[in-house]
Amino acid sequence: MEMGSGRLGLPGQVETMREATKTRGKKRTSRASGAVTLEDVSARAGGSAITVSRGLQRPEKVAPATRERVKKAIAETGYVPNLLAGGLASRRSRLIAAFVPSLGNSVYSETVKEFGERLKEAGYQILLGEFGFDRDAERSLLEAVMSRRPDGILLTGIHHSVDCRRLLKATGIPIVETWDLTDRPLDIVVGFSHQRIGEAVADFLYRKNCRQVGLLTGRDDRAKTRQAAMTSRLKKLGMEKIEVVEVDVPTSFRLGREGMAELISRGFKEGIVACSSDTLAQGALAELNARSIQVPGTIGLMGLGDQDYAAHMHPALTTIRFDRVAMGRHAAESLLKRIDGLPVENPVMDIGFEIVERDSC
Amino acid sequence: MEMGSGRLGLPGQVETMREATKTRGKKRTSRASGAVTLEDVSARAGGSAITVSRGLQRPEKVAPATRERVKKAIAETGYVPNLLAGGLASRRSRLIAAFVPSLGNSVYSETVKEFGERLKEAGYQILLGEFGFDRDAERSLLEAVMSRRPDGILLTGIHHSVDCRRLLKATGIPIVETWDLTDRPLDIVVGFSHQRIGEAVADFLYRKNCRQVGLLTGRDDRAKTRQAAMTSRLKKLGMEKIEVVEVDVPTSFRLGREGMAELISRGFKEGIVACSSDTLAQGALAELNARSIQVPGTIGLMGLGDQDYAAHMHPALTTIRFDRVAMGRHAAESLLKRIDGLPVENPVMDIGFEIVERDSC
DNA sequence: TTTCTAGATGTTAGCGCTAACATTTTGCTT
DNA sequence: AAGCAAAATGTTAGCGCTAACATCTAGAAA
Repeated sequence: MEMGSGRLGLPGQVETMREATKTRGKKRTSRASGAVTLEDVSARAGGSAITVSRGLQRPEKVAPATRERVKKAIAETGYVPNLLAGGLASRRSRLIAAFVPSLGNSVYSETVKEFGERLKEAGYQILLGEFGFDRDAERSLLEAVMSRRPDGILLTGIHHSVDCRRLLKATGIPIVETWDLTDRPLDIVVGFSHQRIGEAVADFLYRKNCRQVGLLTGRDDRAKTRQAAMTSRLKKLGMEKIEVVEVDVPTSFRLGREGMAELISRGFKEGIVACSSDTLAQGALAELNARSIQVPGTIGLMGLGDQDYAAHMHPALTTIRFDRVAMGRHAAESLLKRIDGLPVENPVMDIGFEIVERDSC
Repeated sequence: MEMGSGRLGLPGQVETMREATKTRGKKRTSRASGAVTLEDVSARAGGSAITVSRGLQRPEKVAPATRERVKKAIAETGYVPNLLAGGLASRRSRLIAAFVPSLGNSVYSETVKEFGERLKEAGYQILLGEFGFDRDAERSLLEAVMSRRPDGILLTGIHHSVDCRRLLKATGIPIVETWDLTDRPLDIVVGFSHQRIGEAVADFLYRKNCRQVGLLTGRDDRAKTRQAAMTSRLKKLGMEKIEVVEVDVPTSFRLGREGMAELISRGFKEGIVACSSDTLAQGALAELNARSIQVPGTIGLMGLGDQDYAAHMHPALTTIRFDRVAMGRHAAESLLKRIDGLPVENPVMDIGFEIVERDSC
């Protein structure tokens, strides 16, 4: 019998079920949404609502035969659980909020994607928010998200407004911070050290013995940390000729191209330009190509992120790799442990990084 | 008095309020979450819960003085509404589900971003799902999303499994389909004609009088529509030398480079290669650069999407532009009208497209 | 003054689900 | 056959909010 299969139950289309329900349970009031409820399913399966609920949430608590009847009744009625009600009753929304600086920047989405997939397996859904580059919007976004009562939160970065820190700490919701490292995380942090990246880049450039160092960098907290570490290290090594061009975030191809032009207009002729993202490096390369400047012959290029295209560029891009997928995986695993009340062995996790030397410098 | 400011109210930190509550309303049971509720706020503001609710949802229904008291009490208690409860009671979740083929593909995120911003202004939040390229995952994702009882749905594309179509239609939830066009939308459609793009590209290539046509295309529905329209039109125009390379979706730089190599290995020497995305064209360009093949001199290139970098590539990419932001805006506006029960004057909206001729062919 | 009305506020009863406890059934032992 | 623990199922009472209706208040009109 194919009735209302796959529907949330529009009024008038589940009439026989409705009749059945009237004889048991309380009757429908004007406030009901008209959708198929647990009550409807249990009427059909011949049991009580809680049994159906258990059949769905903890099948092991229900006899196999009952489980089958419930499954059948659900399929026949086209029941789709109402997680607003379920979340309210159980105080578990099965929702995890994830904040990224910019959607559509694939560098962040890889981490979130992995994170989301892990959590999906555990029965959670991701509520995505754009967050991090605009301090002003954070508070209102955070409140909007908190009103959904997420069971956990993923943040990109460790720098948050005082306001947000307080709200976050007060809630007691498990939190993972990512993409950076700190001794004093809000809760858990999975990331890598931008300080050490800056130093490593300085050492790398020093070893390369390049004439001049260019830095094409975004104006965000993490880039600034790297910039400071790199310039200070370079100075310590005796390399003083550093030309810095800052661009807005999120970084883009266009900004990379314009930034490279700016660098050249400031007299940058020979050396290596370190870019704060692979996208920026891609744009910079276009500018160099347009000017017929040899890469890496005259000017070398370095990116950050080792995005999927970096290895395939011409010349292949030297860049810094960190395992964004592993970061997402660890973030998910730690958060799940915290949610389940299990101990998190390592609340500060460094996933490290490596310089991937290719052909661009 | 600064009490629990900005917190959802951890037990023991809102003690005075808790006491106040006990004397009115019902007392806390073991099931309560411990968070500040409307009850707590109303106790402090000196009114009933419904008044606070109204102060928040329909401020115009409340006297200005009361409004102020409510506002103050909310700030003092750090109340954050519970939309699980609110949504359950009002049967409005204030959640809009948006499905995109791939997160992190900026071509889709621009539309969704604009869509989300419009809806945020109207008090909605976006629940994002990855959807569209993997038919098998659609049903379960859709069910997971439906269980949050979204007030509206945005879909990318018009091709959905029979299963999903049925589920979607049955719910009666307002739906916008985007990125394509059809006479028979599920509800509302805002997009452009891939058929006509294919034809326009064919005409363009014919006018260019190129020796040979290459097609580097993703294996998705929309790309296939364009491909069919283009090849059929080209044949009608008497151009039979068409070399087609299909790649997986989502398209990428790497696939573009590999696809170009494949095209060349199949004997493609001179002509124009139309790519089914700007990303693919970028990768193709890298391959041509690596082989020192002149662009557009020997081989010309054409993209699709006019992404932000297209105009800044070297050579600047000839591509097809459609207003992705406008698409998002229209989608949001139409959906809001439908949600509010207002008439949608144009349920099938064509945002058009144009070929942007630059330097790459 | 009374009467009426609109506006402001309050009361009641759920929304659909699940925690917590209560009861019944089952399968086993003695 | 009785007794008992474990498994299965059921009952009750909310979760925190808002729709719908009820009541109250202030100010205008008669």
